[in-house]
Amino acid sequence: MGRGKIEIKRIENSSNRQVTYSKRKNGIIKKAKEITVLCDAKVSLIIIASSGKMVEYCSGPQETRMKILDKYHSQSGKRLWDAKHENLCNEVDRVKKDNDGMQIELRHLKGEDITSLNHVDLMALEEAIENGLASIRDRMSKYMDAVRENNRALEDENKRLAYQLHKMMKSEENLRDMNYNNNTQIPFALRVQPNQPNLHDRM
Amino acid sequence: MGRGKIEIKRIENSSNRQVTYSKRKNGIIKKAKEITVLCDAKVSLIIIASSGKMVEYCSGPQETRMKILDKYHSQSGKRLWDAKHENLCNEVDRVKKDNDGMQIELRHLKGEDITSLNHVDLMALEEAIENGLASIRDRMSKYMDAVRENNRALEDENKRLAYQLHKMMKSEENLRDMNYNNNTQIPFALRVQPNQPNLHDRM
DNA sequence: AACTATTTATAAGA
DNA sequence: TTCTTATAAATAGTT
Repeated sequence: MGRGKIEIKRIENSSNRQVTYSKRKNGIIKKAKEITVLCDAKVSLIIIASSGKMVEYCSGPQETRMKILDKYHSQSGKRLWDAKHENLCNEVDRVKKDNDGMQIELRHLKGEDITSLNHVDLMALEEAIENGLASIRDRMSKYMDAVRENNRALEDENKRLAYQLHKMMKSEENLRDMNYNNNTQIPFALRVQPNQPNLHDRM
Repeated sequence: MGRGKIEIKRIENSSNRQVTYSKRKNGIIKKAKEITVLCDAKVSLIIIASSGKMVEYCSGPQETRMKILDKYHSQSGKRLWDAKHENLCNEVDRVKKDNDGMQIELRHLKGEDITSLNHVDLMALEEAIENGLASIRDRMSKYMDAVRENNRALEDENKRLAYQLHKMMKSEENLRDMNYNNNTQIPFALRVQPNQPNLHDRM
């Protein structure tokens, strides 16, 4: 295709090679444009010179190249942008696994799906739940303290009343024994109302 | 370049277009191979027919295409696989958000980081924990019932003692008033020991 | 798919 | 690089 036929092998003369590159590069791009127009084809063409300089042709606007590469990707089965892409895929998988693990843990903490757990798992789970309930337990224990305090107050009251009753009985006996008496014991309040919070309001 | 010159515009005749496509496609690929060999160039070429069928040429082995596309990526500044890349990034972000949400929920269920929660959140959290703790709650509620029952027994006892004390005082007054009396009131047990379980053993 | 008249691409030279 | 031009290659229309 020129003054002389050439063999298709590397052109050793550097400047010849450069010139031929330039001419043929233009030729290919021209052909690419033509087939695009003539035949409704889509073309993605990237050429990089040995110098490193790149030229490219893409039929249609920018997004076309991506579509073309998508098609390449799906039809060739070869994965093109492996490095970045696969790393991301791996990250997605990893994070999804985390998700699944946490989902299961959440369900367990909520008492769901625990039938499949073995004894050790159940023990650990129970401990986790119990640890987690510290705050609620605190509230509960405060409530318990109140109840016990009230309980104690009632017991004390009980003892006091019993003691006073005992004293009363003694003085009654004295009265009966003497058949008359000058006992100067002072009267006391009959009814003691201990502090007792409403349990239901506190729950 | 043939029996007659043609205008570079879409070939309306479908079978002509198809034939021309086939011929030119081969021509371009041949040219691509030639420039690769002759000039040490790197070429990535993908052609997609209007039918959707794809052909491709890549100088060198598979990885070369990726290098070529990397070069395209860096030199053109156009970000090629951003759409996919970004989709994946978004998915990673989304799943990570899920993760964070679950992490927080887990911490909450474990009683951590609950100081920042508002009333409604706390109520919901409490309900979740309480639902999950059905068995523990059962134990707790049985214990609570026992305590309340004891409480009630003490109260009753208290009332009974107060009532009897009241009666004693009345009879004492009678004795004093009459300065002598024939009261036949019977004595009764002084000390009442209500049933009261050890709270600490039950906790 | 093969043929072939023509157009087109391009190698070599300037 | 670009222009020129002889010639190789590609290919449009035809069979």
